[in-house]
Amino acid sequence: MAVGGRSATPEVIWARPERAGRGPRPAYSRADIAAAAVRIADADGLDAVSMRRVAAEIGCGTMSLYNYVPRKEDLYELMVDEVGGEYEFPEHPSGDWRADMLALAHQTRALMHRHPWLPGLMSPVYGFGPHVLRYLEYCLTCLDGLDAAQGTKLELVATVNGMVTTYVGNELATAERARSMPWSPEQENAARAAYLGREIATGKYPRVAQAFAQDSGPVDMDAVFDRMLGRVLDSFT
Amino acid sequence: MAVGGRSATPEVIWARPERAGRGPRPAYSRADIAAAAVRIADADGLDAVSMRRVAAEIGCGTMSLYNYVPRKEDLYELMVDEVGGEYEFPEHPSGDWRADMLALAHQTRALMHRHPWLPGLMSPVYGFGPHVLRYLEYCLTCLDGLDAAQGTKLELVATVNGMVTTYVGNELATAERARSMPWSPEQENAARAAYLGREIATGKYPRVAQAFAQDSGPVDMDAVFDRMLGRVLDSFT
DNA sequence: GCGCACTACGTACGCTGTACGTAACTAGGA
DNA sequence: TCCTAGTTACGTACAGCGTACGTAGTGCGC
Repeated sequence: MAVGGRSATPEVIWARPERAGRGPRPAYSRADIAAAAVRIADADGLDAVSMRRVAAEIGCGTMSLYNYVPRKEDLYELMVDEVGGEYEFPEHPSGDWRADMLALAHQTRALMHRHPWLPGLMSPVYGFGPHVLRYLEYCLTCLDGLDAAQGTKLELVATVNGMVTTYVGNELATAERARSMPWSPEQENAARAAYLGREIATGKYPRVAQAFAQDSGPVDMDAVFDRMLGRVLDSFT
Repeated sequence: MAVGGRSATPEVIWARPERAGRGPRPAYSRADIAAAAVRIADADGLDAVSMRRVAAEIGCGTMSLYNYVPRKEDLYELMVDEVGGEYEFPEHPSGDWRADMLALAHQTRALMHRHPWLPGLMSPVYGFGPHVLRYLEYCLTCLDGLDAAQGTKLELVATVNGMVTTYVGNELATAERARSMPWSPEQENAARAAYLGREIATGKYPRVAQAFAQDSGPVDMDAVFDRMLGRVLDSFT
């Protein structure tokens, strides 16, 4: 009858027991595998995370990995949850939910700067691993002080996380994009700016021209981040 | 020496002339190629969009496509801009920027429902093709009535688009995810809900439990969309 | 202690993006 | 007008991917 119990019904990886009843003791833990994948992605980008490469990193045959991770997508879920373990929560929320959520968003941004592939996995993956659940529980604890329906609180968390993901994703896009390209992010940006300048000079887009003309000088990304986030949070007050 | 002028310096696809001075007249237009890729993605998902498949769709050899599209990523830029041409702008903005931006967001959402792969391309692609520039120009025209700095207007557009992308991306995630899976989105959702229920029952996440318990009954996605969007827009008033 | 579910892993298939070489073609400069 | 350089077209080939499948070997539950 062949192979292990790879089911044809949808499975959530977190629902699988790490250790099955029968058979030899698994040689690696889920955390080992996740950590290996994260290490590879941090070092060489998300594209470098292949089943073969991860298997080699933890030191087993390629197909053995499928005993732990039935599909590649599940590996992504493991990775997201793994770095979710890097959040540091204070013993108790401060009581000021706005400040607490802002601090959490700063942690998220820092996390994404440490793991630049993370924004790219936030959309396709929407798993609820243990770390993610822990994070969500803490968020809701912070929001105990907010007088709103449960649904609204979830909306708040989702909105803030969406905004942070989008923002940091854009922040990192050029750099991540250029990772496997033969040119630097600066060259890339220069080429795009040159094209945009030429296009704007045609006069077909006067307002775009005006908007980008005024936009000279370096932007303080931290300030912009706080301002946008502040607006979003205020909208829930 | 060989091959055509594939440069090692970064190039923006839009900066390439469709017709080069020398050589035979190109057999296909950029729009032909973009339309073919969009057709494939609509029919069989984004993963089905391969250089081979697109080439076959327009009826040329695989490698001929590289004369038009130097990298696969550029194909994605073409696709995004192509569907950007589906926006329908009124002759003049109404004068109520809030209403206009809301209407635009509704168009974006409809666009993404028509082309479910679009949210997945919004983060990696940040090109400024002709249709996108046209869209941006119209956005800024709507915001003529808003008393704010140019930078703030760009922030508004970016924030709204980010929110819409995130929201619709989540809306479509399950369906798109299940496209190449052997089970239905309903089965997938059921499996995830079952796992989540089991996890919540452990009592380790009381607030998550409470939030999801209260969340019974079907959600009106349109209403949630409008409410979240309204909040974001209000935050710029 | 038997049997079966599990782990481990090699091989193989069909697919991907794309480097490169070659042949046909055409517009610009002489 | 002809020449030639740059372009289009396209087949071949390579390295890599996810993963189906078959085959051993291992150790828990009955």
